[in-house]
Amino acid sequence: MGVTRTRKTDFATEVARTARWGRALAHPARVAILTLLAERRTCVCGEIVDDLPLAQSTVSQHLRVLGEEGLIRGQVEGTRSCYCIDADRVRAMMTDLNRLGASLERKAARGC
Amino acid sequence: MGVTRTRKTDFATEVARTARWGRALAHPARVAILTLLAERRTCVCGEIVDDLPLAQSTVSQHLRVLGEEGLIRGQVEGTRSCYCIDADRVRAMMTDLNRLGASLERKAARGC
DNA sequence: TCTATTTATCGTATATAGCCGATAAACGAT
DNA sequence: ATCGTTTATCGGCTATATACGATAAATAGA
Repeated sequence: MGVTRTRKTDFATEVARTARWGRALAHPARVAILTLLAERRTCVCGEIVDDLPLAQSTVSQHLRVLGEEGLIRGQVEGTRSCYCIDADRVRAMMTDLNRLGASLERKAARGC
Repeated sequence: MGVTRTRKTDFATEVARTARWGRALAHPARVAILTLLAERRTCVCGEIVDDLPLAQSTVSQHLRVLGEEGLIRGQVEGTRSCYCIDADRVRAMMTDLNRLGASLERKAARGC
């Protein structure tokens, strides 16, 4: 309990969870997608593709990664897919990231 | 100005910068290192190695990644390297991440 | 029905990340 | 000077991520 098993490493679940948020944000295309969705509130896949310098299939992959972390939700509307941000998950992410940040700032040493 | 050129993609600098913070946090070992440094305020490399289920060389690589983003600083003390968190950079990171988070939460749609 | 449109997925190629052992470099201690 | 300790780096291997074109699946519209 409290640990996740990877191939050969154990890390606390909270640490692993934070790292997953990091991974979700670790590519500029994904950050750009989130930002675009925030600007337009909702977006059809094609609009995202038009906005990014990447192939449609590549954008689709990034959308899938964001969806796997729950940061966005998509729903099909006829022949198109409409995506939006899941505010609850974003809040959960920010809670985790801020918890990390707060503990790092609070305990930071002044020089080594 | 305002853009970063990668091999074949352009992204706004702010987006790229946020993604770099994401990358820094994208591996549990790196989050664990930061957390450990926060707990102990300062840490010799060997102590970090002892705390993680990874080889010394691997830990050293993760330390380098964190150092490249400026989140930690190291200084040699005789034959050892003492690391600590750079609070200013952590604050800068949190500012960027919170800016993203705030804009995502504010503009999130209720359903697509 | 047939066609055009849209998007997800598949296959595949390449690049990056992660991991380790071995080694080098720097230093302290004897 | 020699030896032991500590850490960074190198070389090489494997796994994952990223990218694209092609294709499949679903639907709208003629």
